[in-house]
Amino acid sequence: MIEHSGLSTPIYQELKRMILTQELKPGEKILQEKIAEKLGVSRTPMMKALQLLESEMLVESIPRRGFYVKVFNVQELIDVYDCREVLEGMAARRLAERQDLSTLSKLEKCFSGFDASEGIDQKKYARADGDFHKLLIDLVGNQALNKIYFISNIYSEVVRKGLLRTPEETLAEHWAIIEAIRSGDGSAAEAAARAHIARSRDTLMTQLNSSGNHD
Amino acid sequence: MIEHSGLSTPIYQELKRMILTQELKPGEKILQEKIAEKLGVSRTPMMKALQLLESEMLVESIPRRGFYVKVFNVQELIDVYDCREVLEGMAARRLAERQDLSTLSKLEKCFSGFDASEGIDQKKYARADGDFHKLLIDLVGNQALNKIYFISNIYSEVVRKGLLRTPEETLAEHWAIIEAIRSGDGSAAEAAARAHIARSRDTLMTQLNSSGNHD
DNA sequence: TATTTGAATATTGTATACAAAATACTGTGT
DNA sequence: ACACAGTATTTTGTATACAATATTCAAATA
Repeated sequence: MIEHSGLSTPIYQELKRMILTQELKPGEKILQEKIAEKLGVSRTPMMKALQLLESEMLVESIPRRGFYVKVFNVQELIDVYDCREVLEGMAARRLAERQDLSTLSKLEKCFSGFDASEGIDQKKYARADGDFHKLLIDLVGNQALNKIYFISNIYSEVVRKGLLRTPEETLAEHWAIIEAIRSGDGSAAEAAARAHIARSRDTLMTQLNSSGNHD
Repeated sequence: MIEHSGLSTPIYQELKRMILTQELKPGEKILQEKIAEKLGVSRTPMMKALQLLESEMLVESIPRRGFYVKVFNVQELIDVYDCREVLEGMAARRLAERQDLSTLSKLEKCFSGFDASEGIDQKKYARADGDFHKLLIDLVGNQALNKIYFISNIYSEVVRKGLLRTPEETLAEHWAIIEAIRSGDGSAAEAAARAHIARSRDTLMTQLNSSGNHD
């Protein structure tokens, strides 16, 4: 039995974890009673959590039929990258215009432990990568931007499918974004952030086209 | 008593209407029992509707205290415009790349009834304006983009406060966006869309700064 | 054997019940 | 009159109950 100020929050977190780790598989129907029983709660807070997950595009609901773990196809992954490209571009621009030192130090800290000339631990780097992009958004302090950044949940899908570029390839791009922000040139910062995500998107497109993996 | 395949959908629509028309005023607490009784439903589907509205930033919930109609301050309005600028820019780019004739005709239809040399009906134009921007997003067919476009709900807030530019000022900009899309030049289309929204945002900033209206 | 029909079962959506927490009220003391 | 404590009322969050719909399974038919 989960204890908390509100039950739906921990239920939400647990369900999200189960989805991202594929304990609940894409396309799988979420049997409310079964999960609720496993977590020791009733369906009421469970539904609340499921609805929140639906608003974050991690599950889909079909009226009178139930909730299903969202399945992402190639086009949907690419569409999310299209949105991220311009949103993170805007974020980088705003941060560059601001010239805040603590912002810079926080962004730097994400990658200070990595050196392209040595080996880079994939798992650790993937986490740093995720943190960096999330931080870029958070630091702007734009509530609407934060709210809609849930679209990056799908990132884990990309990670799982091994569709990422290598750390050696992206580390320099990450530092280029940070340097552009430091320079105070908003347009340069936006361009750097956009170029980085556009390249990832293009990699995604070619990889999936060549492998013929269309779901 | 509302009848429908699911009760929460019409409840959601009715609540949204009440919020956008200020039948429920900004900052006002939403007394669940009272509204539920008025609509002839129980709190269960009502909560579902409220949660959906929360995910769309039209209401805010404070745990153990309830739901409140969201109050937008200047900075939040501007922040939404920041997001819209880049998102609609991206949308315009994609549409330009596509060169689809039916897309063009749909966009044109929004403003075909207006002539800057004659008088333009404010209400009618405001509706056409909203339709146009929504259409720009819809036509791209990007699910994530559609999902996050709820941020434009606060547009009505701007309308209510009379912070808009005149039709005479924006009609030409709207046609410029359409023409850029027709030309097939993605960068030009993106630039036109961004310039349009950036100008509206700047108008918003100066108006609110000068009037000293900071909430 | 494949298909259809219908009953049995399971699942959803809504209503109601109830405990815990927040709010409003009332009377007391200063 | 004002502040405060303690009680009553209201409101939320969760659990349970139940009707309506969807799904499953098995027997009957072609």
